[in-house]
Amino acid sequence: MNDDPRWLSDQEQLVWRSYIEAATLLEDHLDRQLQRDAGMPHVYYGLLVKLAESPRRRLRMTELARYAKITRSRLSHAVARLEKNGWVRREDCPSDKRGQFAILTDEGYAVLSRTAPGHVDAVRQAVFDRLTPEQQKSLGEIMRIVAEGLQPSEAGADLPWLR
Amino acid sequence: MNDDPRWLSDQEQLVWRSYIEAATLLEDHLDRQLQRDAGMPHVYYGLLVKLAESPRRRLRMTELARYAKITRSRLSHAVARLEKNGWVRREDCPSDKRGQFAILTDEGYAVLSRTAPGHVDAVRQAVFDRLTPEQQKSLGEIMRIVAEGLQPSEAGADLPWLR
DNA sequence: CTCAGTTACTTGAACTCTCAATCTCTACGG
DNA sequence: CCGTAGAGATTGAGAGTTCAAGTAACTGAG
Repeated sequence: MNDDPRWLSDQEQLVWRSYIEAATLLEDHLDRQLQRDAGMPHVYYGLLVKLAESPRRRLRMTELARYAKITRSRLSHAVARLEKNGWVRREDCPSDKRGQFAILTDEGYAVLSRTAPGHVDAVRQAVFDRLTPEQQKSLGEIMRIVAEGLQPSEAGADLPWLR
Repeated sequence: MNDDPRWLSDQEQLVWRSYIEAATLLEDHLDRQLQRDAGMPHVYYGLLVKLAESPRRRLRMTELARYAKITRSRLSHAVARLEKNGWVRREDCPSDKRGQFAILTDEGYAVLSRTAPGHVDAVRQAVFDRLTPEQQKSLGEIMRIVAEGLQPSEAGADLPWLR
């Protein structure tokens, strides 16, 4: 609808460049760290964490996908892999025969406790140890805003017809 | 060396969670946007941009990899694909027979000019339009710090034996 | 000059992710 | 009840990424 593209200002370009670079390097760094120390990529680790935090260490597939911000398809493949490792198992949902629970096994929990300290350290060294408390706070606010704007379907998506 | 893991505080956990969520959603969003409108993932688009900005629209493979913060291997595969699309071509480096230039073709440049406005819009809508000028500035500073900390080998990496 | 070490880049296989089906089951208006 | 729209989850194929290994060419100490 808008003919004339609003380019990024020089300022904005620098910000965007820094973001892309940091995000790329960081994800890469954590992927390697976890692949080396825990035998799985960062996303998979995140799945185990979500399960560990959940009541009875279990979550419906769709819910887990929503929390982790990934597609159900991706989750299916991921859980299949984690199941092969013995870190997660599936169980049918009694109340909905279509449903499946992903459940963190004891072995999965063990991997997590064994590798969590190292991972936290990596995150600290890469991010928190380098930022002032104000910057940390600011980062949280900023990323929360961005995340909210990209949420697939807002809960109270009011008046969508107004944009 | 440190026995006692320094966990993230509740504050820090929230920040980290927001970061992961936003970064995941954002990369996903831009990947889809570019796959749909330009027929390539976000990283590949970034490669074309780097080339477009370079003198004579060309860059040595290693340099391109360094700018884009990806491995040479990944770049090799990526350029192979972009070559198939006719958006990039390779040329031998005369002064170093091991070397290769990746060169943006006219067709590649055309794709870029055709799709850049839409991409900029997507970035604006997802990020810049939602942040105050102070937040934008802050984001830039924060990400620059993080990126610098993860750079494979610092130029003046002084006294690495002291950590 | 020479050859051991390094740099530039590529390759193939294993793994992960995406996208478009597909399948089963639930919900519900008629 | 029946029929069907939609939800929950999986699958397979194709695309992308990683890791380890490989080739070829440069570099420099001796």
